[in-house]
Amino acid sequence: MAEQLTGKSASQNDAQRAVLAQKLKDHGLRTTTPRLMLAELLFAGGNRHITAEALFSEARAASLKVSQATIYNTLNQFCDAGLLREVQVDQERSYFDTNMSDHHHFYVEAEGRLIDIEQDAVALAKLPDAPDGFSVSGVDIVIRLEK
Amino acid sequence: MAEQLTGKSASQNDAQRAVLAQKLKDHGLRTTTPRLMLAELLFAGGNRHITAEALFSEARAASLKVSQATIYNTLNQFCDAGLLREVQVDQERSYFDTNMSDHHHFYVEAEGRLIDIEQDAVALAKLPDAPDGFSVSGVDIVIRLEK
DNA sequence: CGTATTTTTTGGAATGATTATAACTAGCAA
DNA sequence: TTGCTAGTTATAATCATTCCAAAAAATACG
Repeated sequence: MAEQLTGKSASQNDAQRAVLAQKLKDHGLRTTTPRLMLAELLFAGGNRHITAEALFSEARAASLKVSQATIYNTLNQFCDAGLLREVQVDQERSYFDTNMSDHHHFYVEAEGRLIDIEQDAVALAKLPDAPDGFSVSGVDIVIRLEK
Repeated sequence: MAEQLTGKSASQNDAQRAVLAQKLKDHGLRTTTPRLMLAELLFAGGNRHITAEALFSEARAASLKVSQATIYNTLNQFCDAGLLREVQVDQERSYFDTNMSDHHHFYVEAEGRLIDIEQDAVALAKLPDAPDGFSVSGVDIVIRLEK
């Protein structure tokens, strides 16, 4: 059934899973079935932005039986491990971004949709210095969009 | 007692309240005691960033008896009326900013503290165009700080 | 001025995302 | 395999925020 969903052969899936399993290991995470399947949903098809709820739906749609708790645990673990980052755009729910490169976002509030802005599409000619005693841990730019 | 807290005379308070009452009216809000008192806490001492919980504490500390529901209602009404803006920096809780000018923020996550960055301290040399069919409704820059 | 009408405020219940808990299960090293 | 540790699960708990229905305060009207 996984093949039917992704249009991939069994061996392609195996190869992909081996890659993902290695990715998990490289980031200090044991390879478990839920983690591997969720990694597949998250990382197999290019960069994406997803909420816990949406990932849970996808998992169920793919007949993967994981609890909500596992969805949350896994997303948090992946974040801690540096496989995901959380994007702060909406008070309601968290968005997780599989694109770990330095970049920014458009946010279509009406649709709850995030769109990547690659780093080189933005040029910051001037930024203030961090106040004394602090250092910059990140710069987030969100451009809000409406119709 | 309000005089003792603020170091202002009764007449100064009256004058200030009249200004705030007018401000509420100008933004289409009726002048009620809770709104006026909260406006005083919010707007009487320069720009500030505050959470609903913190405002509730301040209100109680100033022996103003308002319910939490009123705190939330008022903050939302003030936002809708253009007296406040909500700043998106933390999934946990909402921050409200009394500074309505175009500006950005430092965020000290460890302390839950926001610091204004005035507009002219940042220069965006290049910004991407909004995708087709959309227009930009806001640009938020958050610089995260750590020790 | 009172009285009717509309807004506000309120306490408490409800909601919804997320986290904690405690029992059960799966990875993995020996 | 065995035993130990880490991971998963269902469920309960938490916490910020919103909803609700009733009481109180503002404003409009006669």
